[in-house]
Amino acid sequence: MNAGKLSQKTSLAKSGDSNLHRKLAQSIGNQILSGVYAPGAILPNEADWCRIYGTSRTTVREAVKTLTAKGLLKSRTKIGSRVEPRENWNILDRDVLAWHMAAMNPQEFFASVQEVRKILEPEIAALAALNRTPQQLRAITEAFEDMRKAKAGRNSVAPDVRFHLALLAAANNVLLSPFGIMIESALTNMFEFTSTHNPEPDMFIPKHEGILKAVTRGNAKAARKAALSLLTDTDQTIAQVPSKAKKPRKPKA
Amino acid sequence: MNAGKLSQKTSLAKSGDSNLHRKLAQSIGNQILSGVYAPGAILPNEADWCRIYGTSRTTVREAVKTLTAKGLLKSRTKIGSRVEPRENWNILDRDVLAWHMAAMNPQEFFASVQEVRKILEPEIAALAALNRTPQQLRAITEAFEDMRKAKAGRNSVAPDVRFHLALLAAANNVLLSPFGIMIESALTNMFEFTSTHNPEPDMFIPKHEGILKAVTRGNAKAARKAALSLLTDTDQTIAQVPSKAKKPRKPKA
DNA sequence: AATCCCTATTTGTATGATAATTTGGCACAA
DNA sequence: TTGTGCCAAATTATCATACAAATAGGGATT
Repeated sequence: MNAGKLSQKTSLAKSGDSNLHRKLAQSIGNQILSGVYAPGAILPNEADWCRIYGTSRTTVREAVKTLTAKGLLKSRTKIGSRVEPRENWNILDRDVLAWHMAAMNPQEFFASVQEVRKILEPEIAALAALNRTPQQLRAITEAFEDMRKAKAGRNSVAPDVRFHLALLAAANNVLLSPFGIMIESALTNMFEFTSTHNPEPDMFIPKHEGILKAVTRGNAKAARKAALSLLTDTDQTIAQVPSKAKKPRKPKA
Repeated sequence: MNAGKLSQKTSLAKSGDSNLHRKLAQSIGNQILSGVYAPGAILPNEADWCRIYGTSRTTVREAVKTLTAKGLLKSRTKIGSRVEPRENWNILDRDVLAWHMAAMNPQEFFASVQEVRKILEPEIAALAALNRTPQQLRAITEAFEDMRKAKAGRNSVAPDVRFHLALLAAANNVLLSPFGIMIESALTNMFEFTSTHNPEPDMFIPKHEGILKAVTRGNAKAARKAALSLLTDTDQTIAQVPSKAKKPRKPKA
């Protein structure tokens, strides 16, 4: 059960989007992903949460509904809310992925991500080469141009993300779209993670160009190969970061 | 209760799990996925939904929070709730996928699914061959045995699903787990769709056995090949179903 | 030992009130 | 005319309270 006295109000992190129920969901979600409440465990009931956070039941319930919708919980009358088994979690949900990342060793996380990226992105590039519309090709091209203009550094992350997302969109298969969030998260956080130790940032531009050209020509095979090549480079960059193996904990705000 | 005769009240389908806010979410979710409310559109406000469905605002808000958590909506004060762009939808969420399927032509849906399955499942099988634990291998084996016992027919669907899910679990990469829902949905609905026109149902057993053996031996390459082979067969089965191209509408219960 | 029923607990739904947010228009000034 | 700032209205966000529904678990009865 819940350790300690319930009289103590837990203070909620001030996240950017300031909805109370959202903050609650974030707080509870983080606790679930970090293992405070394991799958199968029964959470404190609604009244408890009210006391813990000092909010109304309405707000608590909306937070719980949010987590339920993401597959983390299931509520039953007289029982309470129970944490669902991991395989039911919508891990590719933006929030869930963020909570997951916060609870994990970055090394492990990037390893999982790269494993999936190497499976999917070459095929996505191949599909894009075959299925892209002219408009989608334009989006890819523009993202690439912006990337080139920005050169290396923090500013190149956004167009880089746009490039990969545009590619994904051009594959024209809705079932792949959830991976956009994973890619976005990967690229953004990877930059933070590797930026201090990125040996040859400009090397990525030609690799991206290779994908763009193959997709432009409609050459699926070449696109696949180029995408894989880029990912292999990314692997090496990650590998060169000294393994701190520490969870990035937010310093006290 | 006041199950009124308000002529304007939309009657809610009686889904298995009978929560009012859940039914509401289902109803609104279906409308979004079927295009009644397109991305960018602003939904009726909470008061409107109350009138439309004859429920309290509490219930409406919980339904909206559910849909928001699945990426379908975003609410803003003074504006209302707006439908998010498709790429933000958690399409691999169980509910969203079901609504999506209900709104689509089955042929198209299965085409998308098979495209993704052919990308992922061979790699999943390969990863499973490398990463499986003994326990996971046992789960796969047991599912296969149950499948063989059940022979063809409706009873073989459940173990078939279990086989593929066990394989997925054995790949030991959390980021792949959302596809379990897709696979489950695909296999289940595929049976409904092809059962009347499935020429050689027993042919699938040896194919599954091929995957099992490869995974047992830890032979990634063979596992990949066997998984792809199974999927190619599935493709053919689908192709042989005469294209009715009709949406399966539930007859009024 | 088995069955039935009752009650206590917890989530589910309803109602009504107030707070917070912010768009869009209006008044006013430059 | 144009810009600027401010107000009001619409809508979601939050709170408080009450009652309904479901059901696990215990207790009474057989």
